[in-house]
Amino acid sequence: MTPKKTNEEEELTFEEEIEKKAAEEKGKAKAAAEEEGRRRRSLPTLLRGFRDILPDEQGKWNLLRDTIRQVADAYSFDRIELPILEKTDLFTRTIGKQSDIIQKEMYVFEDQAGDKVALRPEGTASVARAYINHGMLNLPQPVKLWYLGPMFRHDRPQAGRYRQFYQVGFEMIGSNEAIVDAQLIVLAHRILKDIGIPITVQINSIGTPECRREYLVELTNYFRPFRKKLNEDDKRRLQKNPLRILDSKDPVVLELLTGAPQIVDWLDEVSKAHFMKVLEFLDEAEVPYALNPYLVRGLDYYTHTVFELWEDGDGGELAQNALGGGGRYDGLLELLGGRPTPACGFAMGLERIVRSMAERNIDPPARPASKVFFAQLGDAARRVGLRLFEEFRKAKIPVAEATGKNSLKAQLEVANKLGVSYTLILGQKEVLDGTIIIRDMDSGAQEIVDIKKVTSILQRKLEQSEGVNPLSHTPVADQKQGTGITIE
RNA sequence: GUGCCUAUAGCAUAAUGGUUAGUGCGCCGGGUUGUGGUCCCGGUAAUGAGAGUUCGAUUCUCUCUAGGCACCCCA
Repeated sequence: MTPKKTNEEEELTFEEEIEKKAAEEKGKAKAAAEEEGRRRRSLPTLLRGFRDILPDEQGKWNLLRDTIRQVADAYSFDRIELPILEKTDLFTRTIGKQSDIIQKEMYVFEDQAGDKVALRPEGTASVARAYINHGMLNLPQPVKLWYLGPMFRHDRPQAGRYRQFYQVGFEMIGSNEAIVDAQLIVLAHRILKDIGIPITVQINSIGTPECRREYLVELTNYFRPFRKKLNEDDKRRLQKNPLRILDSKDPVVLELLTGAPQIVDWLDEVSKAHFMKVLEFLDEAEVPYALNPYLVRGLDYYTHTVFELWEDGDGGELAQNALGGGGRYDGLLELLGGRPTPACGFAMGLERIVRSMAERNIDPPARPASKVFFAQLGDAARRVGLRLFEEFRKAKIPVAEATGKNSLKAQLEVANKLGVSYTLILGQKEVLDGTIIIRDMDSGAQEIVDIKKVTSILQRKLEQSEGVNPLSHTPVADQKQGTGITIE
């Protein structure tokens, strides 16, 4: 019985060998696919709306930050560094409970002590808080501050919109003069102009809370008869925040708006005079602006002047074309419990500016690459190399190397890619002789020199080839770009 | 948060309801045991995830995820 069965089995196995093998292969393939799926699922991923700013982009960021700092210095603004985490309360009190920022975009949580905290969605509230906390009302007014750092809003990501994004902001606290509003706008325009982005300032005045209240009644009354024609969004706006209906994109509303009351007609005399002065200053400073009666801002604390910085379009308009915005916020300090203190400020989104720089091919001048590469063979050479590097650093000769590569061939390949003029070669033999090889990378000619004299010889060679002192003070680590001057 | 579009190696791309998913760039190595560029050879690495339809799915369907666009809103 057993033999027979064995025969059958053998027979079967034989007949179905190929099929069986195929099935096995398939099983293996499936298992491998599942394994791959597991591996992929376990890979770390970025949080939605968060991003890495890679070395390739750093040149633009550095150029932008350097420009910002230069303009800030020129207008004698002082830098302030503010915490990323604040009490939730700070923002809910200032930005406005109705705003989307508070309603759905703010990252809020309780910390270990049970304090309700929030990742800052903007910077102005923190600046105002700092002004109060540190008694800055005792400083000469207006206090001029600027900040730069990441902000957080849980919005749906889009091009030029991220959940963590960088803002630079300028605030002038303690003066209600129109020149303050104007100077901030001039400054914003200056930064973007220096970068190379043409803009037009969209500007409007929303007056004091009092005249705004009257205007809102009027505006609501105007739209009431047309209520049925409005879409859901606009109905909601009319109820919750009527001012917002002014920047509706619905054609029906746009049509209706032409006949709607405009806020400028409801401004009191003081507000009107203030606004006129701001515009006169802008004329004087030759900042291109456009009166925009429909411009309103999302944050509750604004009064009087409001403005946005719109990139001049070349037809290919993008939704996120506002590079920044701001305005006067005379009530904010008092709202936080400070003395009544007039103030004005604006913020710009760095990602949007960098994006525009990319579209316009705006880049920092390429950093002169290292002119010298140092190839080391073996540990003895590496030991000597450590000392030599110190010498080069003191002589301000930027020297590149390929840490971690062993063969001379591989090191020369890197030297070639970096485009250096000279490669220093230090091997066992040279270490013993107290010499080093200098290879001219263009001609391929090599000379053996006393290692003690290599620094001075190199210096002479580099000066000859450049005429001027070509040596930047930049570190060798990043060969690609960057200005070396870096803030933030 | 709502609607629409998209998803192939690190990047750029090709192709397909059916054997091993092709190419270029990059990266690594060899041709050259201590000598770069050009060239030649080799290697590396991908159908975003899950489920369904099917004998068979990277391709068709659904869900999820991510990105883009428009809206909401905003920088």
